[in-house]
Amino acid sequence: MPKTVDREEQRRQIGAAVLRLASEQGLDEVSVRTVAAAAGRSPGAVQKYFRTKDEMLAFAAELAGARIEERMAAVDPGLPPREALCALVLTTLPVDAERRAEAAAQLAFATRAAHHPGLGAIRRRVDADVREALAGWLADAGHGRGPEPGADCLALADAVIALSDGLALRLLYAPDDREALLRALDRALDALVPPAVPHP
Amino acid sequence: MPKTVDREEQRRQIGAAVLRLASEQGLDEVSVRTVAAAAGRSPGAVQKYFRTKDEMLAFAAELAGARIEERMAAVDPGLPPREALCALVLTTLPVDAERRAEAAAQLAFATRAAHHPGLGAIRRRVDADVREALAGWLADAGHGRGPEPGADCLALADAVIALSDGLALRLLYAPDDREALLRALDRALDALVPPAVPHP
DNA sequence: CGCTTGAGAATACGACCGTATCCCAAAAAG
DNA sequence: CTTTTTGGGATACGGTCGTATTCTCAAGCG
Repeated sequence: MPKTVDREEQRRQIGAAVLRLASEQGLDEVSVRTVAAAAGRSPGAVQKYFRTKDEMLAFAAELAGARIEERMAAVDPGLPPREALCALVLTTLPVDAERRAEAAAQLAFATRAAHHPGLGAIRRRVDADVREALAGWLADAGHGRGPEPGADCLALADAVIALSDGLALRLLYAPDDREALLRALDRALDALVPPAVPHP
Repeated sequence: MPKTVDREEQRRQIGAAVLRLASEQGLDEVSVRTVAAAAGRSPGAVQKYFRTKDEMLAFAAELAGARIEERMAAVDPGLPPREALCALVLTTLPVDAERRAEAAAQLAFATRAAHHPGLGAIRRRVDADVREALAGWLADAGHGRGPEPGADCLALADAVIALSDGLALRLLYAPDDREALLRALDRALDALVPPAVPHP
């Protein structure tokens, strides 16, 4: 038997290079050749791990989704709901260089997903997970109004996700509006998740 | 003198073809050749009106921005604030085929703007106009809390814009979530712009 | 009418794309 | 050591890209 390597680890390294490139220069600059260069490999080596470019992009999209879920799970569950929610959104917002890269990659894949069924399916699955986790978490914290608190928490979760995505989008092309947009986030969270829990 | 045509009208027609193509197939499928075909022209004819592809995209981005402002100005000013705001957001959301095209083009340009200074500048200018109009409108309607109602209205406007953009993004790759996302919009607007005005 | 000038089409060129194929080095099994 | 199998590099091919250049044709003015 010849030498063998950890194929999954190699795929992850190449996928990371895809995300790095997509975040720094946009998804348009992602080609098999540029990815290979970014990963310190030859174009042929990349082809050994991904038979087609689409397969490579799908893998990278899954990787990006996994990173989001990781970050969501990493927020301190001991924080008060309002602060925890704010921290949660902040971990996904491009407020510094590191998060900017992550958010830019997410946006690039989301945009392409609008015209690419495969990427769309991956995105929808990740979104469903995040949405459910967020809604359950809001329900536990006692938010959710009206006759159906469960349904209201789902609507609330969708609103928070949309708010976060919209803020991320604008931060990416208008980083100078950072302070104003963070104020807007605070203001919106105050309105959506009032500090005083209705039924303590 | 030889025959002459309305150059600006020609540019607008080609720009419209760019937006149509970007909305239906994504900005990646926009090339000088495909745009020419979509506009019923030869590639050479397109070159007469836009010396470079970047110039063409910038023009299309301006056109898309102008369409947004047109739609904003077209909402009935006689509606109650809450309903008017909802109608305003709904005109930008991809809830049907026509609006889907517009929203997809907007998203495509916004995404590219994250890595393209020229498109970013156009986007920021359009955003500033929309933001200011929305904030002034909220202030007139009596919303805006705290010691500085003007600043609060700006934050509110930013939040509504972000919410709208985030909903549009998700609607584009998850059209089946339409009902849930419209409920989330209603819920968020209820919280952000309470029906009962604090200081009548 | 003939000339000039702009509209528009056709073509050319170099670069990069995704993918398929072939070749070589190295390491485990015999 | 030889054989065999796999990782990885190199190369080739058809296609599309953006752009520059050149051509044809018709319309208006002297």
